[in-house]
Amino acid sequence: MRVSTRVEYGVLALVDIALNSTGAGSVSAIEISERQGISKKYLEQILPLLKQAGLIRAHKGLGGGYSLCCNADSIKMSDVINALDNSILEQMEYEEGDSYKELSRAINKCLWRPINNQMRSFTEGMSLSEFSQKCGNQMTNGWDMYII
Amino acid sequence: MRVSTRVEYGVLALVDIALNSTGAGSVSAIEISERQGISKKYLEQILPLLKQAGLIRAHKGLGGGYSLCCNADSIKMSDVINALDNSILEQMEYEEGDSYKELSRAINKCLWRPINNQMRSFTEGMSLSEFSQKCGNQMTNGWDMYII
DNA sequence: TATAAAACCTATTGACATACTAGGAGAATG
DNA sequence: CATTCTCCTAGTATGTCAATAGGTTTTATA
Repeated sequence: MRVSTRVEYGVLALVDIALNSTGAGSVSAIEISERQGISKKYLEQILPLLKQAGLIRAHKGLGGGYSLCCNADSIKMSDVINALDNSILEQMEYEEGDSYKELSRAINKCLWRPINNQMRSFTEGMSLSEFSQKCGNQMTNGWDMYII
Repeated sequence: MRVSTRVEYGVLALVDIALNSTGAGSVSAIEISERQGISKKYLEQILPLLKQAGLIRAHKGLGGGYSLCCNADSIKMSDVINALDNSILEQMEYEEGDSYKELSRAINKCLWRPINNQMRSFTEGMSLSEFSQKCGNQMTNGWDMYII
């Protein structure tokens, strides 16, 4: 599956915030930008999406930045993805009423819907805390030994 | 997940061919077009993709049309999807070498790769024959009683 | 052999989304 | 009051999608 940089950078930024916010400290956009090698100006467009979804809080002014809104345990990865792109976990629509769309609806039901359900249950079942911990472990333990 | 009409119509056309080809008979583009309510001209662009992937055979001339290339048992739904859009079941790439991409790679490993694996194993595990049979049942049995 | 019906090929177009870049306004801190 | 943040808006290049259109070639059949 191809994921837009908006989603990729958004998830990256949130995990960066989760991993790098010590206590009550906040993480600024430029910090993330430098740490992850992403354009700061582009990040400034993405982070508000996470804020709007109620996942992070913004602190203006000197020493400001972003911090998690709630406990990372109560944030589901599906919430993160939906905040950045509402089409990824969205159910495909099928036309109502047209009789010749019957087969189309059957295909939707037997193919796209199960795929969607799998994605949803996986991302709903994983919390941000669990996820960022996993990512942290991956980084310290190295990558290659885990490659398939 | 949002799927392009190219993929949607392509799967639809193939299942239509599988369900409506009686014996050695072939199904023409205009038949599919009328039965499923799709532009014939657009279909004419999509069907070659299935042909190129070795899933269907084309018969030119009067009385011609399309028929399955091989037994529907040996066609996997993943093959169908890949023929129409190679990005859907594709693994996301991660940059090699950049040290600051470490977290990005970890996210890829822990989030996108599992999602991809689920999609792949589901579509690889289902044959076209099994699938079109399921769709046929859906249509005869009606839809509403199965809706979630 | 003429004709009709079918696949095949190529070009074009409008709409939309993506992936940024850019410039500044407003708020909070010291 | 100056600095450093977030925030807002606009613009732009690129690419993909979803068709529409017009014609060419192949082939069965009358």
